[in-house]
Amino acid sequence: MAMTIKDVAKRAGVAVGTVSRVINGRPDVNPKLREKVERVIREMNFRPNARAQSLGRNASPIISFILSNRSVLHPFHARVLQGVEEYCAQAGYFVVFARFDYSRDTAVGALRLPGVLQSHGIADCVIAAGTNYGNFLEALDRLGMKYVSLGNNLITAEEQPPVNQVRFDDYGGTVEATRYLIQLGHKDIYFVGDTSLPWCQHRYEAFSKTMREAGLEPHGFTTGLADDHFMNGLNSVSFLLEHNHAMTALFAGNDDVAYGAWEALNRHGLKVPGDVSLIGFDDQYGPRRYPQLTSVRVRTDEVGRELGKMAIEKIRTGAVDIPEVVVPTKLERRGTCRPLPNDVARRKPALQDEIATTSGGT
Amino acid sequence: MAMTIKDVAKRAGVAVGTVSRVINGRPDVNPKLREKVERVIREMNFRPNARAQSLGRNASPIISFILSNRSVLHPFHARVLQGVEEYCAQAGYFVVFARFDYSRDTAVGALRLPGVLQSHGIADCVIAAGTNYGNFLEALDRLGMKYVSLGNNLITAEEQPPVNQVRFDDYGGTVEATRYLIQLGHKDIYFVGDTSLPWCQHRYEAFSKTMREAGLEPHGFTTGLADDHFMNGLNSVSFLLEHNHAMTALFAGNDDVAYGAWEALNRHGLKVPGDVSLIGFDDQYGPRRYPQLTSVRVRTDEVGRELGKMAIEKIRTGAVDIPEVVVPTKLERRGTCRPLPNDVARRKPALQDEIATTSGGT
DNA sequence: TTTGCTTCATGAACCGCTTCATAGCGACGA
DNA sequence: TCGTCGCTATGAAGCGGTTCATGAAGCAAA
Repeated sequence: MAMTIKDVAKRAGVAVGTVSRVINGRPDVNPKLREKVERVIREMNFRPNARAQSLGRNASPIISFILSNRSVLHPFHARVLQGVEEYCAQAGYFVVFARFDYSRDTAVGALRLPGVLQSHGIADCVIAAGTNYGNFLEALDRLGMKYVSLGNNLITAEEQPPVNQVRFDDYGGTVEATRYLIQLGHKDIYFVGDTSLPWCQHRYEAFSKTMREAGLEPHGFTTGLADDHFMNGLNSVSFLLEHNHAMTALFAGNDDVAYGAWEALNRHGLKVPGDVSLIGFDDQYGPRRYPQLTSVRVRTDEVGRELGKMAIEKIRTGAVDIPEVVVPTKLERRGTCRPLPNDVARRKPALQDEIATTSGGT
Repeated sequence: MAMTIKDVAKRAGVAVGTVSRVINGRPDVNPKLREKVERVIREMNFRPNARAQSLGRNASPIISFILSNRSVLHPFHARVLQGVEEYCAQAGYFVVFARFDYSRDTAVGALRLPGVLQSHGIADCVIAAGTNYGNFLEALDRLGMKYVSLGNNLITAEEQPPVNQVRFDDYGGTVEATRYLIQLGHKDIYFVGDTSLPWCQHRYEAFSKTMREAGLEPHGFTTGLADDHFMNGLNSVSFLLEHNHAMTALFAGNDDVAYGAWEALNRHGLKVPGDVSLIGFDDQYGPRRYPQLTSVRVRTDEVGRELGKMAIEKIRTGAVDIPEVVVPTKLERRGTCRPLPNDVARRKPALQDEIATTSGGT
């Protein structure tokens, strides 16, 4: 019932093969004939059937974006997805979105993969975002499925071969932010966030290293609840304050942890940046959320575009030795840090007093 | 090179048709034979080629989620998308995500549709989310493409046929929130938000109607900049305060407008809810963002699931007369509203004084 | 004129699965 | 015993493209 390439061929008085070659822009078609066929295609408003093309070419125009181990599509990954889609659309590829929850401990054979991967031939490459582990990637290998991964939350064993990946510069961003605090004169800087999470741990490591290089003692602290960063920040900082930890600056694992920390400071009567300087990570909310937060900006959309680009390269060339892409980060200063006055030492007891009078529950 | 249904047939000693019928769970296969074929499939770890299935069946397992006229995938639509994916995955469908920007004034034939729609046969149904206009839907009609739409931001002319849609109960939620404020004793209630946006206008209309029914005068106000709701709220409320408008409650078009309004109130030294009660819409941030906001909760994921369900129904049955689905909303009370004390009248001059002393720039 | 070479259109084979007309087979009733 | 019928397996004909071996046509050189 629908129009096919045969109808076009008949109408144009040529063979189907010729129409096909015209559609695909092959060089070996006489220019005059090409023009004629193109006119007929336009006249008939013919659009080739993508399913048939896909089968004939034995290639799919689809790339699968898999968000692993994330119960919700947070703004961070939403923007990555958007970047992926932007690049892919421009290159003639389409992006199917799927979530996938799994445990790192599940045997490779026992993983119940998402439908896009169970059926064979839907997508030609997977972009693994969210948090991923070696077992999933090995499952993809076994399926013969190509993949690239968002590197920041990728945990693989040492002995596994390197994974083609795009990541943003966690390390550099953390170093920049930490140095900034040190430069402002801060010495008692606490890192807050659930360091059992790989990305958070990376950040803490970079923080520690930078602190040590400056001859300072790094502190890291977290109180449970990895899945709710705001509460993690709130509880962690409350706990610290209630135990008379003196701090002049906080570096939070991400922006939600930072806002939670801020709330804890508020509740204890401490001002940002008057009493405590505060830095977040991701710059998830940008300059539009009030109160604004000094944070390490990640070009999330750029990460997405690079992932799309790498996936397509992988599909087209089958390359296995694609070098890792690292998207730079940048500290955005938005007024939650201030230089430390010289009378810090005097503040400590005052701080303790305040804590004593305002301590709340755990 | 890859394994095909023929290999399975040979190995199991049956015809390809039989294998196909086993795979598709057709009834007319002898149970013993079925089991045998199934065993062979398992042994060979055979997975049918989805591209070939799709061509053979002349049907695609793909649904296209199109986010129209939204430069970013905001949390609201991210959750809708997630709901769509959840339902579709469970029903054996996949979701391709694409953005699409267009003007409502572009002629139907001149719309440059996204790639997923330009090539024919990728997806069997479109879910139109974001803000959509009649011209796009007509373009879809002309392509013979099935579609369902998120109804809340859908603007079509009266004469166009009804569109199969899912929407959340804007109207009911607004009425509930407005009545709540009225019941608390508020009379000077302002609606803030860019009412040139259709959804915002709907909310304002429902607000107005409810106010009038209670014998109260509805006020609505906005100051430019539809694309940044926070700033819209901030500027609008600043402007109102600087012009000595007395208000005891604010109803914001959405949560970002509400937080912007809150910031304006802060800057003018007014407390929420002490001086002004505040209600948002969407409950986009839920209970986790501080300060918490009383807001009308929209079950975004449910909206997504219903969209997925309707799309699949449309694909399977080809139905055209699917009744509209309305997802209920609910007012979440989070402490930004308080009953109005009886001395309101006395507050007005005080309010004006405060404004006089704290007025900032435009 | 013949030969050799390039250019370019042809159409059949094929991609891997679904579907359907056909037929084999056994049981049952007449 | 034969005819009928229901159950079930067969395999060829699609689905709508891509691709490639083939050969026709045109042209330059011998």
